Amino acid sequence: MSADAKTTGYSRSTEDYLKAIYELETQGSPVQTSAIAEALEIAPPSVSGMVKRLSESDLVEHVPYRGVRLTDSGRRAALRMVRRHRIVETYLTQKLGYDWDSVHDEAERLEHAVSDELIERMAMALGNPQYDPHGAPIPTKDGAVEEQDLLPLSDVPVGSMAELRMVSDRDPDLLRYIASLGLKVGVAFEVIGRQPFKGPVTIRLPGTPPKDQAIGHELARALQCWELEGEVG
Amino acid sequence: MSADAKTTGYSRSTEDYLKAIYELETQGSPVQTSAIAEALEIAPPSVSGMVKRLSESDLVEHVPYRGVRLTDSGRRAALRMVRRHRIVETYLTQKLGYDWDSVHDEAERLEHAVSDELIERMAMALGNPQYDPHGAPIPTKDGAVEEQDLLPLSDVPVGSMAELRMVSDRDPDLLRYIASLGLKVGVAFEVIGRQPFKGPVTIRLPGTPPKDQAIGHELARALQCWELEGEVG
DNA sequence: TCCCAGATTTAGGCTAGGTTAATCTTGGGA
DNA sequence: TCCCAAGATTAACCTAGCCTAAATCTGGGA
Repeated sequence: MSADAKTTGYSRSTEDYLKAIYELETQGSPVQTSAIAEALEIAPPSVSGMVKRLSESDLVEHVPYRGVRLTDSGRRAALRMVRRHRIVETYLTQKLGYDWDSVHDEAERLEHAVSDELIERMAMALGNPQYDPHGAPIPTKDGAVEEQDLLPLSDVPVGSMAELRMVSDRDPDLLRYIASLGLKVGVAFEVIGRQPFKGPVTIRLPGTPPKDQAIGHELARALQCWELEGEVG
Repeated sequence: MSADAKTTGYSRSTEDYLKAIYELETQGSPVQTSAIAEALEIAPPSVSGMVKRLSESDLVEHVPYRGVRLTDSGRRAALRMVRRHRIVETYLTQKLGYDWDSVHDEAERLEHAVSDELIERMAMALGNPQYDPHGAPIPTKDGAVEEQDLLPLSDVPVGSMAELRMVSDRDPDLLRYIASLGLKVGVAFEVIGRQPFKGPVTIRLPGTPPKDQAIGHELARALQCWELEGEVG
């Protein structure tokens, strides 16, 4: 016997690996050992060891020296964690007054401790939301996630209107900064310029008067947007 | 480095031991190894091992072959866990529609995962309650617990009025059964009889018409009551 | 007082999950 | 084609917590 109180049947560590691999797969599959190591802040050999255990449990497929891919059951388990994380974040912001920049760490711990029942009760109390406070889609109970067709602000063509749809929840400072600009999920703006050589993007935020704001390239890459129909003169 | 995400600085297992020892101390101190082993469903030698670690961390004082006592810092940590547990139970019943018989296990996991901040937000949202759903007093943030002067129903004199004040949260079946009798914390009743040789206690519950109910000795010992002033003819 | 039953501790082992140091693989550039 | 740097794996080791079996302490009754 071992480890943690189980709410999914997997150890806390296993849950962390699966979620990390799931998230890394959206940026390319198979997922490399080093990518997992970096995401979880763990030494690469530790990842090799865990990957072996995960693949013995049929949660991932491992091709030595190449990387891992989630199996169906691995993906199911990962999506369960993602759902938990996003519902907890939404609950904390909507019902307990947390700011969007401070929910991540709390959710990171709670996602391992809550039961399915509690998650469904939270979801119910929230009216079964589709997106978390950072705009990320919440997987359904049976593991369906909406595919979003988003463009980083850094790639939105100059002259078009766009709406901020999603930001990573990982960096509180970044989130606080974005909020301080008046940017949050759902806000529309016009892209009025972009400097070459990874220069800043300039956007025009609505208001009276409208406010122009320069946004560094790094940050612009983190802001996932919808390009809106109908350009602006 | 090791183990669990920390919200108190102690491992999950350490938190469990401290809380168990705290609760056992209310029934007599020092607390024996075997009592801890039974409470945590762990083999006695494992407890010996952990007790050594706890006393090296100055959380308990251990007298070999005699038992352990919490130190001040051990008691502080234990009370923090008790506060967490009871606030979580209260929150789940009041805000998420849980029944009093189903909150224990959920709280048992969550108490290790919530931050102090979340607990204080929950307490705030509840209006800083003094008692949990089973009538147990909630320690304050700085570790003060109300001393309650209660009598098990099995010891309440025949002929007096009493009010149910507290029931252990551990046995869901017991809690469901009590509720099915119309008994919950705060309900007053008259003790109208008690059979010798660990026989049942009979109580008269208010209502129209009043309902008499026989309660087995074991159960009666688990129901902590206030004896009310003013006897009944 | 002595002895034994029951409680406790020690000894020895196991697993999960982490570490560092050393050894392989792999693929891209000369 | 060859070689080497980067990335992955293996080897060896550590700790927390658990286990069972064996040894040891303690206290109550004859």
